[in-house]
Parts: sequence; C-alpha cells; structure tokens
Amino acid sequence: MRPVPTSISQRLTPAAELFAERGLDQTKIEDVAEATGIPKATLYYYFAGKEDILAFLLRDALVAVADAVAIAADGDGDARDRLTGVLTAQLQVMADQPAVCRALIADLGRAGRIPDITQAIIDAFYGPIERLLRAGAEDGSLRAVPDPLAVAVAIFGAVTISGLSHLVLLGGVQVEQVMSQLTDLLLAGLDPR
Amino acid sequence: MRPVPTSISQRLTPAAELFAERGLDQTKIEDVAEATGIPKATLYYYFAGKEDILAFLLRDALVAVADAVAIAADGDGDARDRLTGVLTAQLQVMADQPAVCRALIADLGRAGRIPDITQAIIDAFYGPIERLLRAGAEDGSLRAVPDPLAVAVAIFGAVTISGLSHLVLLGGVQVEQVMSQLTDLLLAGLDPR
Amino acid sequence: MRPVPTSISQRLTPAAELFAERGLDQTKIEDVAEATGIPKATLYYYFAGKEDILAFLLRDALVAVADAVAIAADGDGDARDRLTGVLTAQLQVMADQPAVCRALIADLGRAGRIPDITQAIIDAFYGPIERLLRAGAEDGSLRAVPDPLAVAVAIFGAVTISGLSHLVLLGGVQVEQVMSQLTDLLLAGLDPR
Amino acid sequence: MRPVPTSISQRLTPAAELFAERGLDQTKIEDVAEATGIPKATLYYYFAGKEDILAFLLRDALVAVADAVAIAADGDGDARDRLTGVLTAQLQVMADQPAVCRALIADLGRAGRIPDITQAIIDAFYGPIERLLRAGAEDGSLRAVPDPLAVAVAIFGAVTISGLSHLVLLGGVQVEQVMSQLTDLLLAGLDPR
DNA sequence: CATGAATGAGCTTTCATTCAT
DNA sequence: CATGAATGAAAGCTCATTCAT
Repeated sequence: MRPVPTSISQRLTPAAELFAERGLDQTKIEDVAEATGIPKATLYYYFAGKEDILAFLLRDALVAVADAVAIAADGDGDARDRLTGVLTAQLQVMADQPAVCRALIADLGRAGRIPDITQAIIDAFYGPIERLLRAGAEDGSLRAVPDPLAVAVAIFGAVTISGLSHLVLLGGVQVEQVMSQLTDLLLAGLDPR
Repeated sequence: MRPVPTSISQRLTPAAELFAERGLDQTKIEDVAEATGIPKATLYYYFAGKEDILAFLLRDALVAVADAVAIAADGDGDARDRLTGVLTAQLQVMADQPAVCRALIADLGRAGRIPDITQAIIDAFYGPIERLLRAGAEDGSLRAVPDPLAVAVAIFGAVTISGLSHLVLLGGVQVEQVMSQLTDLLLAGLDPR
Repeated sequence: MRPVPTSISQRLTPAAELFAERGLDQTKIEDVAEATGIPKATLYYYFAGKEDILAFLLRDALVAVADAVAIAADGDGDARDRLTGVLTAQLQVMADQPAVCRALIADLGRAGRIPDITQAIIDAFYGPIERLLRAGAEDGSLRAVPDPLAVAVAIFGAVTISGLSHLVLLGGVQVEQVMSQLTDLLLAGLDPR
Repeated sequence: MRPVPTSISQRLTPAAELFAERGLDQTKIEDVAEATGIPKATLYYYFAGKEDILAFLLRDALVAVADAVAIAADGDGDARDRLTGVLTAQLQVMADQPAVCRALIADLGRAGRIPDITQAIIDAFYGPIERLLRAGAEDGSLRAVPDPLAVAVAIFGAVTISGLSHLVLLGGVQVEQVMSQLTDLLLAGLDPR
C-alpha cells in the first residue's frame, strides 16, 4: 500500500458519505471517483479497492475519536466528570463525522471484516470508559460495578445507538441534548429515589 | 409475493447466517441456494430477490420479538418488573436467533433500505420500552424521565450492543448474566449512593 | 466444468480462427462471442475463460489427430508405408483445422501453459512415429536409428513447420505436394547415391 | 526510437525469459521492469512498448544467427560439410539464447506480428540452407532436390523443433548430440540400404 | 537524461434474473 | 409447481502509456 498523499486523503470525505448512505457494496468505485473527483485508476493506485478506502476512512475516524477521548479521559476533575467528557467527545465525533460513524456501526457485527478495526474500536471506545469506571470506583465519584468491561460495552451501546438514532431520524446529532439525557439515565438510573 | 411454504421457510436459517456474516451484498443468491439446498430459481419463485429474503427473515424475527415483548409488557407486576421482563425477552431473541439479529443491527444505520423495517423496530423495541417508562413514572416504580423515547432508544442501544458484543466476541449470549449487569446499570445508575 | 453441449461446441470453430490469427491474448472474449454468436455470459457458463476455450479446441483437435493417426498407424502395409500414412494424416489435420494447429504450435514452447496438452501432443504425434520407427527397424522397411524418440521429434518438426509454413505463407496446405517433398527428404536423405 | 545504450540492452536478458515463458501478452511491462531492474518509464524512454522490446531481442538474436550462419555457409569444404556447419550454428544459438529462441518460435505462426521478423527469419534460416542445397547439387556433395526452398523449410523445422524440444523437456540443448542425430536422419534418410 | 506519479481506456468476470420445460 | 439453462447488464480492476520534474 502506497502512502496516501494529503492531496488525495483530503478529497476523500465525500466518499464516506456515500459509504454511510448506501453501504459499501452499493457504492461503486465509479461513484467514489465521481464524488471525490479522483480518477478511478488513481484510487486503485493508492488503495487496494473499495474496502481499503473504507478502512482508511474508518482508521482515520477512529484515530480522531481516540485522540479526543484521550484528552477528555486525561483531563482535570474526578472520574465521573471525565467520563462525561469522554462520552461527550465520542458523541461529538459522531456529530462531526456522521457518515463514517454510520459506516462503522454497520460493520460492528462483522467481526474482522476489516482487520484491526475491532481492536481500534476497543481502544477508542471501550477501553477509556472501562478505565474511568475503575478510576471512579477508586476516587469515589462513581459506584463500583462488578464487571467494568461489560458496563463499558453497555454505555458504548447507549451512546452510539442514541447518536445513530439521531443521525438517521433527525439528520444530525445535538450533542448537548443527547448528552444530558444519557448522563441522566446512566448516572442516576431509573430507580425512583 | 407468493405465500412461502414452511418447507421453504424452515430451510432458510443458514441464509441468515450468511447475511449476518458477510452482509447482504457480499452474499450471492447462489450462496443462499447452496447453503439452504433450495435451487436458485425456486428462491426466485417465492421471493422477489435477495433483499426480499432478508426482509422475510427480519420480519419473522421482529414478529417474534414483538410477540415475546408484548407478553412481557402486559404481564403482572409493576412497570419496573415488566421492563426487566421486556429487556430479557429482547435479549432472549438475540440468543435464539443470533444470525438474524446481527443482520438486523448491520442494517440499523441504513434507514429505509428495507421498507417498514424501521417501523417494525420501533414497534418491537422502542415502543414497549417507552410505554413502560411512562407507566413506571405513573405507578411510581420508575423515576420519571423528561424524554421517554430518547431514554428508550438509549436502553435499546445498551441492550442490543451488549448482546451483539457477546455474540461476536463470545459466540453466544448468556441472557441472565448480561441482564443482571444491564439492570444494575440502568436501574441503579453509576452515581454512588 | 460443465459438459459442453454440441449446440455450443459446434459453433466454436470461428473462435479457433481468431485464436490462431491474433493469438490468445489479442482475442477478446467479446470477439469470440461475436464470431460464434454465443453470448459472452454463456461462454462463461460453460468455460472458465478464454484459456479454457482454447484448451477445449486444442483437446478436440488433438483427439482428431490421435484418431486419424491411430488408423494410419494400425493400417496395412509395412512400417514404412504406415509411417507415410501417419505423416499424411497429421498434415491432413493441419489442412483441415489450420487455425487450431497454428494456435497449437504457438504454445509448443510454453510447457504446461495448458495442462495435459504436452502429453496429448506426445500421444498424437511423437508416440506413433516413434513406434513405427521401431517397427520399421524390425520388419526391415526402415533403417534402424539409434534414438527413435529423437528422430520422431525431428520428423514432427519437419512435418509441422512445413505445414505451418504453407499455412502462413500460402494460406493453406497442399497435403500431397508437401508430403511428396517430405517423404523424399526423410526417406532418401540428402546424401547423393 | 532512441539508440539503446548497452547499460540497458545488457540488462534485458531476463525479459526474454519472461516473454518465452508467458508469451508477449501475459508479460506486463511492469514485470519486465521488475525482472530487469529498469524502471518502467525508462523502458518507455528507449522503446516504443512491449512489442518493441521483444522485437529488439529477436532482431538481436536473428543477427547473431545470421552472422554465425554466414560464417559457416561461407566456410571451407563442400556444400554438405558447410550445411552441417550451418545447422550446428543454428542449434548453437538456441543453446546460447534459449529464451529468445522460444519466444521466436511462439511467434512463428503469427506472420507479421512483428514487422520484418519474417524476412529476418528467412535470411537467417531458410536462405542459407536453400543456397547450400543448390550448391550441394552442383558440387555433387548433396542430392539434388526438386524444391530446395521447401526442403529448407523442412530442415529448419527438424532442427528448430528438435532444439525446442530439448529446451523445454531437458532445459538445455546438447548441440553435438542433437546434431549427430539430425545429420544422420537428414543425410542418410530412413530408407534401409 | 531518467523516472515517479498519475490516468484513460477497456476487458474479464460476476451475478441477478428470466423462462421454457 | 419447480427448476436447469441461459443471458443482459454492470463493475471491478488492470495496464499501457504519458508527462512534469
């Protein structure tokens, strides 16, 4: 795989939209070429195929998530505050790169369709949440839970599907609005006090 | 669309696995024919095409969910108990029909790819949860939330992705185990008491 | 590989001409489809690709050669007469199926490009000649040579290239004319008496 | 066509192997670049294309043949001795440049694919043999044949295919061994004395 | 002079779909 | 009613070729 010059990678954004909207297979390479203005043969010069272009975009987005999440996770405040910050960061990425995120979720159930993507998801999503759950149990800002990884997965699901739902039904994510409802549910729970 | 005889519909299960594993487009009608033992042309005799076969399977599963959920939602006990019952019923379907459920989630981000499927998801998943949230606020068994639909979506996400995660990583869903962790999170929340 | 129905194989002759004239690679499947009237997709229904079509034609021709040669080799008369008959039969095939034969020779130097074709050539060409050389040494109708296989190869070359030369330069093979010159050379040799 | 510097032409030998083994069309310029270490664009700087590279190699080899043959044909001795010398020279070239020769034969049936190559073959192979046949008839060292050109072609075939056969099956040509068998056949013939 | 980067043009191949039986 | 045989339509991918540097 040749190193992708920025002159190419910059113009790739419309491709993510196509992939998200129609899915990988309903998107012809021809479409990508047309949408990006990059000739078909040039795409093949830099990528092995459609799948590889999608993988490139996903990797890109996941790095963005991981970065934003890392900043939030390492920020000031107690674990509870930082957890909220992490979830906000994740939602923010969905708001910023809706197309790629939809493509990402469509691939969730297909273990290993794109190699390494599973690990990148764990690193960017599950891992930081799990660590903050443990930290919160220690600093007393969050309740201790028996299986932090399982809870992290559930939180990831709540956040992601909420975001996706807004994307699909409303066309965009209102980060603050979604976050306030999510934190309300996840922190306070449904038990009446 | 011709009525599908049970002799055909019964043999369709392996098709769901193909769809779940590879996705709709990477699955050739030929593959379905081979996996099910039903000749290609016979599939076309009963279905309009690949999409229609998947829709048939999804509709089938969604009806099963809706039925199981309706029973749980209309059961005895307060809203809180019935909510737990509903989520258990949903997870149970994932455990029973893993392949179809994975295929379902893969299609979540692509609203309207299969007509009516969105509505069926709402009816089988969001709706009952939302109604129980309202009922719980009334009978005092659950805390009142400002936007029950949004919370229903989040809960659906937590349940579904937890289930999917177990499917993909562990190969099957341990309903009781997953449920205990989910109810713990969703009911008690993460706030320390 | 599906069994090729005669309705297809009969219409394949023009393909041989294309292969011989332009070579395998300069002949597009499209061309074969056009020349034979068989739709492209139908060709792929019965054959694995261009190469496979050529192999089918070559196998066919080689069987024809082998048959004609076997009849000549097992005929009446002494070995010398039967050898002449065999060479005539071989030339006759070149005259009858010039296209395939040209394609065959183009492949001579590419060992194993088409599997089994080398063996078929040996069976149809070298083998019978070699056997008759041995038989001739025994019945006294031919001079004994130290290495009958090597001589068989040389004879095959003389016959084949003579035939090919006529094909390419004159457009067809005058079997009797070529034969009389060949037998004169091969039997009497160039030594003055 | 730019003059090809020896720094380039020397490195071209592996290309001949590719052409011989796979044929012209199955050999990509890319392959030639890789095999020779000469960058693709540089090949285009010196040659008009694949075909031109092959033509260059064939021309080179044919000139070598023509030279060696001319020396043998103009040597001392009677026509019969010189004919033997000519055939030996031809075989020697096959032994020295096996790859190019195989490529040459593969192209035999496609007259005019490479312009002028047919004429070069006649000059290097048929012509000298034909002339020696006539000379032998005059000086009494060879039997007079009715059509010297046709006999020259047959001899060329016997020599070439014998050589090719050794190349393909044994991996190299034992010039002396092949020659002794060929001269035995061509001079003495198969008639018992 | 030599070459890395880029691309136009086109071909092989695949597959959903049809229909005669 | 069910299906083997056949095909139209499309798309992925390759490769020869060019050109700016």
